[in-house]
Amino acid sequence: MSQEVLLEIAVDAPLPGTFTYKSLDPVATGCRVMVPFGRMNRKLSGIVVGQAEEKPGVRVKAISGVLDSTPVLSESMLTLGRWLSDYYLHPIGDVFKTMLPASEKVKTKVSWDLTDFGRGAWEDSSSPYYPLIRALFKRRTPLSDASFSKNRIAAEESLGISANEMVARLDKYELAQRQEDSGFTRLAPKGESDESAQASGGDKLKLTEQQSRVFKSICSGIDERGASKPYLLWGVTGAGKTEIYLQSIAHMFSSSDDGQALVLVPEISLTPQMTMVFEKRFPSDVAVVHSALDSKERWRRLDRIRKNQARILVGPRSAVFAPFKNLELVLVDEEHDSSYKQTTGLHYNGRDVAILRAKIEGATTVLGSATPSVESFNNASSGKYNLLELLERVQNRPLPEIRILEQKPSRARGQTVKGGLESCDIPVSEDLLQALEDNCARSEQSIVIVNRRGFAYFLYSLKEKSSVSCPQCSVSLTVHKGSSTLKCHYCEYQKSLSEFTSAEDDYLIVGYGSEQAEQFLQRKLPNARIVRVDSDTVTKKGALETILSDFRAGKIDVLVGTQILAKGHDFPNVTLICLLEVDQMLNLPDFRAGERTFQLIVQAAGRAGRAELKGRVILQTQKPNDLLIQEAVSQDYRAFADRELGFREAHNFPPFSKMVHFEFNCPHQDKLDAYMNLVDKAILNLMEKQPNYRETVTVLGPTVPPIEMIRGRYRRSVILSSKVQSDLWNSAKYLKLSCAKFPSDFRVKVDVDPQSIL
DNA sequence: AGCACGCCGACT
DNA sequence: GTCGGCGTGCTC
Repeated sequence: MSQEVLLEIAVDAPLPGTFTYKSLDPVATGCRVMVPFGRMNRKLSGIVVGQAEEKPGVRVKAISGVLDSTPVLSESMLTLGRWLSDYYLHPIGDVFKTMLPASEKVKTKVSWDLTDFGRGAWEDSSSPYYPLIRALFKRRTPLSDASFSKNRIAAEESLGISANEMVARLDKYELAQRQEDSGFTRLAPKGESDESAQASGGDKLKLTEQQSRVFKSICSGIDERGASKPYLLWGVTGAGKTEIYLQSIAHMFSSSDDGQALVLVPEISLTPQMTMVFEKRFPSDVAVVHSALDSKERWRRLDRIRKNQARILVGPRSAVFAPFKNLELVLVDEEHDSSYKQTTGLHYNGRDVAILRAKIEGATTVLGSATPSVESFNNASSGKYNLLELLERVQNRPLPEIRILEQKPSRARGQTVKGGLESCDIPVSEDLLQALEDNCARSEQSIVIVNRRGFAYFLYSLKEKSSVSCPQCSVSLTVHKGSSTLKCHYCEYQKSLSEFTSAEDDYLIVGYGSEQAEQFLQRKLPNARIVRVDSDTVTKKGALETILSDFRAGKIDVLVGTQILAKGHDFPNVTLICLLEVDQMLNLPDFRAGERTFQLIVQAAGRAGRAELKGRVILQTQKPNDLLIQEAVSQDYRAFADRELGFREAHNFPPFSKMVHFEFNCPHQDKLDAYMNLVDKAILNLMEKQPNYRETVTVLGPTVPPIEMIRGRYRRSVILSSKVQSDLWNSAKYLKLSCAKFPSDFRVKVDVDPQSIL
């Protein structure tokens, strides 16, 4: 008689489904366990997701250990994980790994240790194994897996056998053993918080009439304890969305003793300036997580949330998986932002997961944006969300006026490398320069946004009649003057610029980026204090903060930079925004290109005139008559959204269909194409088996993406879309499964609800 | 993903 | 004859 229990366990392996194990003692659902897995019984960690049924015909193994006395994942997080695995077509074990913070992931440390016999051979120079042992083990102590591998590769030549063979011999002659140490440590809970509790409570602002209406709606939702639909708070820039967030949290606190709030923000706008707003209003109630934290500090802050020592968590998309004790309110700021989408591993969208988690936990959701994603706007129009509008700016500040300057395509032959990089001219109109100069003269500040980093887009060889491109990626190399290099923006490859300046052939300098814009503007406006902000100048931690605070303090007249500058910042003294090179964004072959461009223009414009001063925006474009440009100029979101939704509907793009994007890649083009033939066959098979899918599921591809090769891997793309979700998911599962046994040099990435299909 | 099993070419 | 290549198939 045994009181064995059967457990359903999501094992940390990229496999669909769960596995059944037995245990002598019951283990709580949501705890991590170690299990023997595979023929070799290698130790893997897993999550207990529930009780299992008897499984006839399979030899059920016993778990080898329990890692937690209390669950690391709550019942609702397990529900969420199962749903995510299903929805994003992703292995369940990997989903749970993504949901847990790094500190709670089990890292199995592999080490190699000599046996007694091996140690004997180590000391006995007459032993036949002596050279092998000595080459691999410098000392008689255990070796980490990494140094063991290194030593093996180093010894390949002198020993004349392969690294794998060495392992085989160590094993065969029982010289050394592989050891696994599932070194897992649960960090000790810390005592009191040392977060400085600044008493100076930020003052509650008086709401405008419009804000009050919106606020009351959200309050009624909160009072229904999550029974209400999500709210879409569409508020123009400067309409006071943040104050609504703050008072909504306050309202929830006043009606619930232990309710907690999650505030999701795009990583880029997660600045001290921004988090301070929450910390001031709710001293000592706020925890903030961001990517720069080490795992220990992150764990500490999340532990405050777990214990409800902090009632508000502010963080980027991964914060949606935080261990809340009682989540009652979820706020997603700038819900349209594409950084909510994770682009590796589990391709989840933080905004969508937030909505689902809120639903599971019975919390109220508010999505906020000045330029909502067309999906969300459509959901609001169709009644799936409650639409709340804030269309007046606080204190009746007018929206900035946007002026278009037409940029004529230049026919002039550009400059060449031999001419030097100092005197390059970029196509910026005199009016724009004048406006910048005037603004400086008035001691007001300006921002110039160029949608590309680097100095020049590429170098063009007049002799070869081609641009200088990356050997690993099918893109041209970008010129970076500061580092005197040509860089690939898709891999780490770089090349010295001097190779080209001293070469016999001459090269044309084509296109410009933020670096050249900065140089050009500085030359034209010698007295202005100009600073550049892009990922090349703010690599160091805190560098962006320093520049932004100098700017706020008036030590800088003009900031020149990339999209980093378009998001969220609030600079009271900025009255002029210049947008250059928006056309290239508009021209991207992606169905979201229009939406992105509209969002960029309107968001950037929103940086102008945040205080008493009136803001102006200058937009340089080659397409002044383009409808989207016109809508952006009049900041007519509704007109844009209506037209964009019409376009999406006509082409059956999201939100009128669901989309799953497959990327296939392989280092060899011919092999890849051979595999793609099999993919093609798999699709045909599917359509034969399920003839009705021919009607309901659209298959686009296989096609060659605009960038055919990245990091030495050739790429192909297949897009499945459908209005019938179940048919689409079945098709996608089938296609994924068909590729499962292809060789490992052929990889498949599955992206459900892709943010970009390039 | 790992990892073993298994069936074909160049070495002692 | 055997070592070792990587195709194939399974993991409770």
